[in-house]
Amino acid sequence: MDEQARIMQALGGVSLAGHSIQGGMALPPPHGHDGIDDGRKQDIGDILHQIMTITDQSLDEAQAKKHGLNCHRMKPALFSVLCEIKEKTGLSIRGAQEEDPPDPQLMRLDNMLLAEGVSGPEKGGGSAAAAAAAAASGGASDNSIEHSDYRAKLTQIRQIYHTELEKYEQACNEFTTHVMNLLREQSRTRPISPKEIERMVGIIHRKFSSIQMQLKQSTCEAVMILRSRFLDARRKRRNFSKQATEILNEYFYSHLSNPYPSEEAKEELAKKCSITVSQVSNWFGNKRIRYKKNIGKFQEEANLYAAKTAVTAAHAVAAAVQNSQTNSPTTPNSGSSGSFNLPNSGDMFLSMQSLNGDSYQGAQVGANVQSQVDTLRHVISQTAGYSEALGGNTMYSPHGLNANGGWHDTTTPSAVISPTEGPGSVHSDTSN
DNA sequence: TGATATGATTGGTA
DNA sequence: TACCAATCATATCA
Repeated sequence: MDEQARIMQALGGVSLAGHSIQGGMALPPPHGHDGIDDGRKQDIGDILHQIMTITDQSLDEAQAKKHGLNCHRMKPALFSVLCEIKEKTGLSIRGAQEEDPPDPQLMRLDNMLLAEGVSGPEKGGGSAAAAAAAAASGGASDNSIEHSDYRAKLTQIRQIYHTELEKYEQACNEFTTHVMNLLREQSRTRPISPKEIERMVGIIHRKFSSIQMQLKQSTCEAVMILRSRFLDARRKRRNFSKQATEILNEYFYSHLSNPYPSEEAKEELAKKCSITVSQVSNWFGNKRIRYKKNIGKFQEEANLYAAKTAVTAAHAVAAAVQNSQTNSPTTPNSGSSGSFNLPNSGDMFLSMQSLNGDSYQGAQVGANVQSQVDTLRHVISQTAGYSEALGGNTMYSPHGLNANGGWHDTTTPSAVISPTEGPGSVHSDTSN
């Protein structure tokens, strides 16, 4: 420290204690004398003079002078003093630049790229996002082409993104290394602290990250365009598969008195049709309205599904009868006087489902063999009615609709019974 | 290519 | 929040 103080004194205008440099490096005359060691003062003066004049010289001369300075015995002391001065004066600048909070926009972009599967692990995001979007836009099988196409395009975007990102990072690293080498080289002749180098690296990284942000923005835009093009449900509306429509129609016409599937039924239908629950809801919403608007038009369809349901039920229940005969010698009827007091078609549908190994509503599916036998009898009578109807008779009436054009207010499908229809009439809703 | 069918969306309502 | 009614947008068919 004494050595430094002496140097400071020798430098004249430089005062660490007062943080003042007084117009920079106030150079004393090369050959000043004020009572201190004249030789040492002269040394320092010489060094400073050489530094100040070095820029006026040719490159070769300068290199030679630099070498001379590097070897000078006073160089380390002078160097450390200058470093200290820089450290003190650089505080305010560093304080302002340190620890920038993360850019919210960059965070949003990162999150989106992660969610879309562009950044992050290869296996997840993209296909998951595509699958979700495909599921939302329609049937799984119908969307397989779009799905794979979407994934292929997304993979392309992902590849481009990562290639560009790699390029940027490589360029950033190369440039940083280059600058660091330069600064290290220069630090041999001028005071450059490691922190200063670090700060410079930070600046470079910030510059490159702003370029990266542009890349991320462009990638996000590309993904959004891709999504809208491939996955917009309206643009890419797909009709449900024939099988799905059959299942939905079967349910609709067998619950015609109250075509409002419960949440569980919707889920089950969605599963069976490979569509979403909301698509099931949409379908029933559309169907109810269109049916109500043009009942005549749907009559044929209703007859068709009624017959279909009847035949299927006949087969299913026939098997049940065989079972019941092995289990019970008697086949009593429903107990109601004379007529078949059947559960409504909803129950029948559910029973059929249960016979097929699936169940919509446990309580209803739990119908005993007796009711299945009753169903069989009724269905057989309905089938006969259907044969007649093929000759031109009206086979069903929209009895489920009330005077206001709405369906009867029923809480559950099984609660709906329509006593007005005769036993011979065939209604897709089999409640007679 | 126009008509029709059909899945999705939107705004209003109970 | 589920549903209705109107409407949009796309698919399908003659």
